[in-house]
Amino acid sequence: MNYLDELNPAQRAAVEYCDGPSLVIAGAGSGKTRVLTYKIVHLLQKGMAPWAILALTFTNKAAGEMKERITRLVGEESGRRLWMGTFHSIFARILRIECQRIGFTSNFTIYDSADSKSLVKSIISEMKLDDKVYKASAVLAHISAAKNRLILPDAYARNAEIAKADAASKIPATAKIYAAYWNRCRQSDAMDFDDILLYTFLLFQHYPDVREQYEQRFEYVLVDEYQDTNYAQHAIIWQLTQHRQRVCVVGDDAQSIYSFRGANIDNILTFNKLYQSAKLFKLERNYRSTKTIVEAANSLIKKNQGQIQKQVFSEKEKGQPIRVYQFYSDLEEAAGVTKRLIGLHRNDHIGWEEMAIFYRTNAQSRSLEEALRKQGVPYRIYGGQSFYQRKEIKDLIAYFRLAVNPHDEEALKRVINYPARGIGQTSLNKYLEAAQRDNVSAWEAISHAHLHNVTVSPRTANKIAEFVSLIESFRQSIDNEDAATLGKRIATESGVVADVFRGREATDLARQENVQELLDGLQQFVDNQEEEGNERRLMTHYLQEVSLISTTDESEDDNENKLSLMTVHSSKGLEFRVVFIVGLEENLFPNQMAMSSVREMEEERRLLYVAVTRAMEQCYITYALNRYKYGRSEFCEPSSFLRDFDRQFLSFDGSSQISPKSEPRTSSFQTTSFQRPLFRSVSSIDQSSSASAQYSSASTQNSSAFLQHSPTSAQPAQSTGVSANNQSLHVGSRLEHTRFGIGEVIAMSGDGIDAKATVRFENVGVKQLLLRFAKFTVL
DNA sequence: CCTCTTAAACTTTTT
DNA sequence: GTTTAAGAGG
Repeated sequence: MNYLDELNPAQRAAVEYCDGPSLVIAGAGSGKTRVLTYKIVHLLQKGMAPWAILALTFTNKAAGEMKERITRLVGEESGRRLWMGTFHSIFARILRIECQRIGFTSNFTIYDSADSKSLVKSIISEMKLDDKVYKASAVLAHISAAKNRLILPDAYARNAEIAKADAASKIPATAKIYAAYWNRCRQSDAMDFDDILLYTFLLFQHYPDVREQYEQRFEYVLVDEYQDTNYAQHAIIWQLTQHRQRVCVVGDDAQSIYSFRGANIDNILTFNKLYQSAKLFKLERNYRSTKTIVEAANSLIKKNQGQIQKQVFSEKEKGQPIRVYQFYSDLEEAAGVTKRLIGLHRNDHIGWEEMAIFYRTNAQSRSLEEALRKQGVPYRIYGGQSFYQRKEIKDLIAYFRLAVNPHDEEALKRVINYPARGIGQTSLNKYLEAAQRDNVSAWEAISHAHLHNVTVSPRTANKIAEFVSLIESFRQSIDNEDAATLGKRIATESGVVADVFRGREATDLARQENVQELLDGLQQFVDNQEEEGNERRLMTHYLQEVSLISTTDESEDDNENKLSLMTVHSSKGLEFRVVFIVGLEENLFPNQMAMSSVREMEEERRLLYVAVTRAMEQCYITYALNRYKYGRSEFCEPSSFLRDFDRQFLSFDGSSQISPKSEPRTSSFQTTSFQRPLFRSVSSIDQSSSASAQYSSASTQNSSAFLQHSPTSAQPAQSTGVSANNQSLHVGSRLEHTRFGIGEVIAMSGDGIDAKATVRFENVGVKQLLLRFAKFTVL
């Protein structure tokens, strides 16, 4: 086979070593996926059976793409028999097979984060705890962290250290909530995301025969993105590979960005402690990006401590520096980025699909979307609110879930009174309490109310009975009707369709489309399964697929020729010719939540490293001086991360208006004074122009506060770059600042990137200007 | 028990 | 600016 010739020596060595454990440290863009793909092909070529190979990836999409590449090389037959997917999807599959051992049915529900949160919330309220103190999200975070560390409720309650931590967080009852949550999930025949890993571990732990069976089956185990695995995942891998030790983990410690989800960077850093004969392979040649991008990213990540030593390098051309642009506001940032993108598309003929905008938080997409829509730029958002998280979709899915698993309490609570059928909170609570008392599921309590001493009015009892028989009528078909047939029936007979199709307003129409799309999706699922000769066409199979699908996995058929928008997290593993990273501001990126600890700050820095290394040719970084937060404009400082880059790789030559020539319609604004026209250019249509005016006056009042870091203006087209300003400036120089007017330099301090000038302005008094950002001309 | 209006809280990142 | 919780009135 000639596939080995397509690899460089390091890649080839990693592919060919299959006898023992190995750790592949794969720098950004170093052909990691290629190594994994070829390694699997190599194993198959050497005669290993496809079903003996387990490959765990981070997203379903990554698994799908890799599977496709392998299938192309080895053929359909072997390709489809590989065990390849995310930890969650692979182990959920195993758990459905082995379910009776751990007290679940094969139809168990997978609770998503909203379900988990809602259940915790009800437990908190049932326990009569103050929900101002016991925030569901905080409690859930503690529970989740425990599960990721394989700590069960009993151990949790007995652990003094945890008790101390919970007391410190003012939520000492978390142990009790965890225990209740655990029981309720079991009662509901439901697992949350963490449970899938935890129960897999417990299954293998308590049933050595089961563990041995799978250990025997999986002759070789590969794990992608190992830097983002948590302790539970690490432990499961160990359970499956400890004897044969034929395991290959691939990752990059510099790209570990999921610690908030329990990912433990130590897994990769200490891999060779656990697998003592592990061979280490380093892939250091970056094939993706220009020298400048790679070296700039290196200079950034060097500021972190404790990483595996490696020198990522590129043999490509030097390329352009990373351009840093400052804007007056987030609205202007969006308009400026859009304008630059249009320029790149029109003048440099870069396809929309070759460019992307990354942001730290999902909330930032709004202003970008508005600007892009206004200019008619086609775009697509990765992640964000998933189709499956929309209300009407969740409602319908809840009916589906209930039909498959009536003990699913969260689904029951969601639809028992939707559409309204006269079953209120008070009645529902009576049933739920009875269920608690008798230690049965909510469904048991409502379907056999007489056995559980529930007293409600005959009228309510009647309504409940009707609901129960409705669900039971659905349940009669779950084993014979396919998912699409049953789905359509549920949609109409439940009354959801009648309710959704009542309205005629725009939002109603959108909901109707969504429902239609879901039903079409069901039909598509069934058709697909049929075509592939797959027998799994029932509702339960549909739900199994859907419950672990993530927004980044969604289909790509319709995103041809579209600009991509996504959070930095979801950009992992992707690449684009041109990348814009927006919102590089202190408290946003790095995020405020991370500022308190060095560990988290390092993770934020890795996050920026990931973002920068997605770019093949050009990388832009932007920030704004004012940004809307909670509907209010707030002042922002440029991110301290800008100072972490080696200065030689950045260019601060951008004024706020990027690419003035590319957009003739707004070019008239270039020559006029900056404030009013710019506001008009970004906010003439929406209601924010008054808000803009507001914060512009506020900014003058508070200017000294934020000017220390970033004296600025939105004045475009200053031909002299910052460095030029820097050199020609000395004590006594007179200058004209774009916003403060004329002034005289009375002192200079700092040099290089930190160079500052103290200037006495004629009208606004003495200001410190950080020359890196200041926009002015020397007179 | 339902629905409409108003108040408050809220945003990190996601399998 | 958006979504959810709470309260009033039918």
